[in-house]
Amino acid sequence: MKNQDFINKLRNSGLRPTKQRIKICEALFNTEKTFHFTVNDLAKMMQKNFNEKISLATVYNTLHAFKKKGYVKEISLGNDKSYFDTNISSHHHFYDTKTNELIDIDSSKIELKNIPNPPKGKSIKEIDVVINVENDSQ
Amino acid sequence: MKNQDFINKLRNSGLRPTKQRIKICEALFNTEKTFHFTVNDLAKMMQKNFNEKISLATVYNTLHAFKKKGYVKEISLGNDKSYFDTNISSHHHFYDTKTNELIDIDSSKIELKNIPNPPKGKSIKEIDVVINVENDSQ
DNA sequence: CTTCTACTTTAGACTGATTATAAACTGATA
DNA sequence: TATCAGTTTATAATCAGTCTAAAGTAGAAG
Repeated sequence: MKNQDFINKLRNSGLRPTKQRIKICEALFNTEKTFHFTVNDLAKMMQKNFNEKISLATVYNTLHAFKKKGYVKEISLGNDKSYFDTNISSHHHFYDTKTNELIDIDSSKIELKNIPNPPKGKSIKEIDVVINVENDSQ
Repeated sequence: MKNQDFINKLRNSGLRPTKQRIKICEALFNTEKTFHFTVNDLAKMMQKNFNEKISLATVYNTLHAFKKKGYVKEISLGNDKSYFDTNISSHHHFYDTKTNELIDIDSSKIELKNIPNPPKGKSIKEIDVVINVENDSQ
């Protein structure tokens, strides 16, 4: 994908294609594989690999905007900070509770049967399966 | 359960039965139903319902000790604060992302099939299923 | 090409949950 | 009853995330 594609993508979704947003698009979507990251990871990556100092507030703003547009997903873990994922397909995770390592599991790999009805008046938005793992004790 | 039972329970697991820990046991385990709470919830509950002002730091210490002993569970949600659960049986949750309401789902209700093998060298510790729900739009 | 305006970015202040600290306290044991 | 390691406590410190108000910028209009 080229810069112009990102510019169009941003414009089409009502986000002004600013220098910062375009650079973040490059960092997130010009990769072969999808990946997980924290806000801090991304801010540091922008500075180191893209030579672009972007304010933390802007990184937060941009990620939340991208999340709302469905360009990234946010992952909930038993951790103080939140993780983002450029893999936006429906999928689950292995999570190493000791190292905080995250590994995708394709949603087709796990079959969920007998999902109970949601409480009255509520409807299901998404189902997250987190398989907590740990290194075998040596 | 009486106080003496809690004292024994604590002593048997290597925790000194202090006044604060015994009171917290009463609050958590002398109930008909299991329930969910935050650290703040518990601190306030201790003061109001048990007339016992317990320092926040102690509430944190005690809950972490109880968690390590398996007397409570901690629940991971996409939320800044963490939730505890006196239901220590293996189970899952409905989670209302708007109201932060949590509802238990017995683990027998959901069938998980084809759980993939964990990454090499790691083993599965626990599987958490969170069904995110939202109020139907009116 | 300039002007204008609404949308963005930014540094830094702020918040709220959690953890660390260091002094005072207390249960268990001799 | 004296001792001491384990606990509690108030408070300071930390850290992710949000807010704010000022400065910057994209895009439309002239």
